[in-house]
Order: sequence, then C-alpha cells, then structure tokens
Amino acid sequence: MTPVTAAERSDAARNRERLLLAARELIEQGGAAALTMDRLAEQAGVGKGTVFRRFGSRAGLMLTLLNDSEAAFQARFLFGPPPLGPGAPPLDRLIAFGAERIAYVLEFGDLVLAAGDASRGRFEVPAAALWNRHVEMLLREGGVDSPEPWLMAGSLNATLDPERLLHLIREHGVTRERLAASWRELVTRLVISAEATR
Amino acid sequence: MTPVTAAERSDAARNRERLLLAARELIEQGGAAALTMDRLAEQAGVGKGTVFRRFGSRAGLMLTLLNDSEAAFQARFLFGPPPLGPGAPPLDRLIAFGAERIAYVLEFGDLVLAAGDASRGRFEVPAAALWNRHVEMLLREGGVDSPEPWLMAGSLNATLDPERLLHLIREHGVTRERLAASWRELVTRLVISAEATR
DNA sequence: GGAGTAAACGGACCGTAGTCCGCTTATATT
DNA sequence: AATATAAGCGGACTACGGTCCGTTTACTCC
Repeated sequence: MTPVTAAERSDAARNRERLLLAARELIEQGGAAALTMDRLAEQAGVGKGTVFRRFGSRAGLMLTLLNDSEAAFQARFLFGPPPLGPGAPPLDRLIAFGAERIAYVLEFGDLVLAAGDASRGRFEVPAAALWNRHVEMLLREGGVDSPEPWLMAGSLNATLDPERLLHLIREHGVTRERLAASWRELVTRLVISAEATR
Repeated sequence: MTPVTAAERSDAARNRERLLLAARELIEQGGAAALTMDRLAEQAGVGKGTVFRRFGSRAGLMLTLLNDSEAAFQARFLFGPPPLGPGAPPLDRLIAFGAERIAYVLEFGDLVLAAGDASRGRFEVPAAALWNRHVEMLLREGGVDSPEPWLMAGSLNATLDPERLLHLIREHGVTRERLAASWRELVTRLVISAEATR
C-alpha cells in the first residue's frame, strides 16, 4: 500500500535522529549559543546542506526542539485541569495562562529566544496564532467585548514576549513572581473594566 | 583652554560626517536593507574598522540616524502642545502617545527595526527607559495605582513593539488607525478599571 | 536482480556583522 | 619646528547563517 504522503527515506530518517541527538548534546554542553549549524553538522556526521534541508533554518531547528514541550503546554491550557484548563472562570484561566507562559519562557529561555529569530519574525510562529485565539476567547468569556478582539489579544500576548521577559529577569533581576503579578494585574483590570461598563 | 572632554580629532569629525552622509544616501537609494557595513565603508571612503569604531554596531548606527527624529518625538510628548504634551487629561495623553508612537514606527519602519537588533536586546535602547517613565507617570496620574508601575508601563510599551506593529501592518494589512484604536481601548480600560475600584 | 528516478546528500561558496592589530596622523608640548 | 603620544585608521581575518549544485543513494517498477 502506497502511503498518501510519500514516506520518508530511510537515510533521511536516520539523519534526522542523528541531528536531533547531536543538537541536544551540544545544547546540554554549552547552551543554545554553542549550537551553530556548522558544529551541528559536524557533530552529527552530516553535511551542512542536510541540516538546512531538514529544518530550514536555525530557528526552525529550535522550533523542532521545542515541539514536544510546546505541545504539552498547549494541551494543558486546552484540555488540562483548571485553573489553566477549562472549568475555571475566564479571569482565573487568563491569569494562569500568563503565569505558565512566564514559567515556560524561563525554563527554555535561550531556546525560545533562538526560535524567534526566524527571518520572517517571531510572530509567524504557528503557536502564536493559537495563543492569540485562546486569549481572545478568554477575554470574550470574561466580558471584554472588544471591537477588535484579535488585536487586543495580540497586545496582551506581546506583553509576554520572551525577549522582554528574559531581559527583565536577567538584566534587571525581576522575579518570575513579580512578572506573573504584573500580568495578573493587567488582565484583572481589563475584566474589571468590562464589568464596570456593563 | 582645554575642553573637559577630550575634543574630537578633526579627521574623526570629518569621517563621521562622511559616514552619516553616505548612510543616508544608501538608505535613500535602497532602503535600510541596502546599508551594509562594508558598503557604507566603501561609499564613505573609509576603512571598515572606522565604521565600527564610530558607531559600535549596525544597530548603533541606526540609532544615531534616528537620533534627531527621536529627540523631536521626545520633545513633543514632554513639552509639546496637548493632547500629546502636558495640559491634557492623562488618558488623552496616553492615547496620543500610542498613536504617535505608531505613526513614528510607521514612518521610520526599517530603521527602527534595525536599531532594535542590538546584541544586548532592543530594551537597552536608552529611549525605552524614557517612554517607560512617561507612561508610568501618565498611568499614575490617571489613577492606575499599580504595585509595580514600572512593570505595568513596560507591559504597555511592549504592546507598541515595532516588530509587532510592522508585522501586523505589512503581513496582515492592519491599518494604523486600527492599531491606534486598539491601543486606545487598552489604556482606556485600564483607566476605567481604576475609576471602578476607587 | 537491473534500470530508472526522484529524493537526499555534502561541502564549497557567498554575504554579513564584528574583531584585531600594525600603521598613520593630528595634536600638545617644548 | 621637532618630538612624543595617543587617538584614529584600514583592511585582512573570523565566525556565522544560509544557498547552490554536482554527486550519491534509497526506493519502485519491470
């Protein structure tokens, strides 16, 4: 039986495994900065062209490396237990969403940063569209009836920009808790404003 | 009389003029993308090392090129006529501030983008600290008593991130007016929330 | 098994930002 | 005017991300 999508050639599959393994090794040793495309190719015993054929760009590679944890994060806010997942009041879910994003950025810092370096900008990340829709939905449920909910949600998400968060943490010593509290204040005020004008 | 700060050597001054002139020429011809450090050095008839000695980095050069217009912008919101400058209600000034920033980013698009590429991140831009303080002040005057006004102001400014704005405009066809309206809605809701909890 | 073919491969190559260091020159001092 | 010196200069050099294209190889069909 011929597969609908052409099957991956065996050498391609083998090289993908090698590359992913080598990438994780390099990062474990020297952080994301130590992962250059040349070194990766060498470490994996593969030509440089192969690396780019596989992942498109350095940012694409980082995205692939983050894929699992990103999927897990998405599953948690889409289907997981409250307050992050469904079942809790929208404001609580919004607050939890921000706190979890901050924790996520903190955990994978450099990787997330490097993943955002795609030439077409860090707003092309497919996941970003999902976060936007999620925040948009929670805002609407929270009574924040915006004429342009998509833009409003985008504004809120811009607030969680990894570069900004990491800059505040690393250069200004701001703690994760303070960032989460600031996010909480922001979204709470929005919901309050919706209640006030009802 | 010896100047307090060592005077600039005459050849250095001459080269600075040459470089700035050449930079504006290159940008006029082919946009910011056409300004590479090698080309700039060649066009100005100086060595590459001189370019970097003068401006530190490509981002530093862009910052220098933007210096005048940035100073003008600052003067307008600090001392200019209302509603941007002092004299108008804080909410009106906030709204105007966002609208003007958006217009600014739109006008100098690529330059602003390139200026944010500094290795140490686009939050080191000295001007950013000023915008933050300004927004912080307007929030306080508007009754938004935040436990961490600095972070709250930073969040709002993150919303005006040039990369985000330009992405929305260029890739999604969002107009300046819609962006300004979204900003207006955001800050208005914050002020409303302050009034509601008074 | 052999031939045909499209996918995958590899590494030389390019353009870029940024560094380094031996040389040059403007300026201050006498 | 001669000298000293530190600021300035230039361009070869490096590291990096990304592209290109001639060559190799896994799979398919007979």
